[in-house]
Amino acid sequence: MEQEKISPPQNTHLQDEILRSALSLFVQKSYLNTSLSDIAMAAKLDNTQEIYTYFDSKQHLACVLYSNIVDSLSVSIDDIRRRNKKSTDQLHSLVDLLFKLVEQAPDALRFLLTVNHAEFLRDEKPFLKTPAVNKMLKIFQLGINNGEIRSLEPMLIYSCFFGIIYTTIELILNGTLDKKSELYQSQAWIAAWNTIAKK
Amino acid sequence: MEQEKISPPQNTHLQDEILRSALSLFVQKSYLNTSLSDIAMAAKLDNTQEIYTYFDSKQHLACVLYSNIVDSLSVSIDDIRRRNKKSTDQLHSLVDLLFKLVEQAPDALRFLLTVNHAEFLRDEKPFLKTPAVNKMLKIFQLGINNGEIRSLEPMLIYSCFFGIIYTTIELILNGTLDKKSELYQSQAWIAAWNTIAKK
DNA sequence: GTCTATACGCCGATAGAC
DNA sequence: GTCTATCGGCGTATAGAC
Repeated sequence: MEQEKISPPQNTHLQDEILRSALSLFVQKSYLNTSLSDIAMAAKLDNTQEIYTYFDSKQHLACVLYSNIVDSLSVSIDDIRRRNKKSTDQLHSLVDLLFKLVEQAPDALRFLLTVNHAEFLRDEKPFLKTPAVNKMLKIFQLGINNGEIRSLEPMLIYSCFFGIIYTTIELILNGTLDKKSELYQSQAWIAAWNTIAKK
Repeated sequence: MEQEKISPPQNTHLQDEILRSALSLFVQKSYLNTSLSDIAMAAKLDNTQEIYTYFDSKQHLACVLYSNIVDSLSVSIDDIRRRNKKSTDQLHSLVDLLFKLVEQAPDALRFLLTVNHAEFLRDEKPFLKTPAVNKMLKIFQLGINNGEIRSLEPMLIYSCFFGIIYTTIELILNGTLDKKSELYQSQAWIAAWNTIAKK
């Protein structure tokens, strides 16, 4: 890990290209059905060996993918919490972000929502134990303390609120909800917020 | 398929044992990390070959598992719709059934909720296209027609209602919600129903 | 350093011996 | 019918050519 910081800058563009290609294939065909050859081909590499320049193994590649997505979400949540004081506003911004990702990073969302931890992320924290979710729970706690949100177990608040949001997003991503996503966003937000709002 | 009906009764007990063992391993270690040897060992068979007596392949085994679970759910929903007239009562019974399965068939629920279709169920209908879900949507349609449920796109009703129910059940199954499941059932039901109830 | 060739182990699936 | 032997494919890792 120290190594990464002092080593000369590798071709990060190529590394990103590998990550992008792998992500696309993983959500399309699953981790199991994606070989390193598939990834090499999609990233326009001549051989699979080049992947080992950046990653120890296929599993390691998938872990990096997962970490990157979760970390970037976590950073965005930091930003949201900094810019909004009220719990309601923070949640509204978060829902806004997630629905933006439906357009801008659908594969990342698909990966996050359908990943099977037991399969290749055994050493990674499950999503619910990551800083990202931890911060979401803090938003709920803030709302409970301020009297904006009903006083229930934060994890139950989470399952009600994000149960609606995630499921709606999944249905949009797989084409089951096929109208404009803004339409579903506003309805999902209202439903999710009403579920946890005080009074 | 005709074949199955006229062929002499095979050792269905053994077949069930294989299915049970496979289900347990699939949800524990994932489909990828479960070998036929693992399944044979868990089912107390002497060799992997015996599995081929009942299933064409590992993938076929997983498909049968999936179909059985979805079909049995579908039959239960038929029963629920027959025994209850009002949409509210049907949904309440359905939630009751799902929470009973948390205790009685946790692995089946885990499998259903975390299965990655692209991985080994490519030829199977996605859950949302199965008769089981189709009947759930009919329950919503009935409620809308009767004025019990808000007049929204049934699929959006579905994502709000079952988004809460499924997510809560998932959190119970993985131990994140660790109190008595009846407690969560009543709260999830109230939240889910309020989300879709008219007025 | 970059790429080709190849050996190894694991697993799913098949074939054939008894 | 039961079980052992084995094949082929794939992911991993290594060795070596340029």
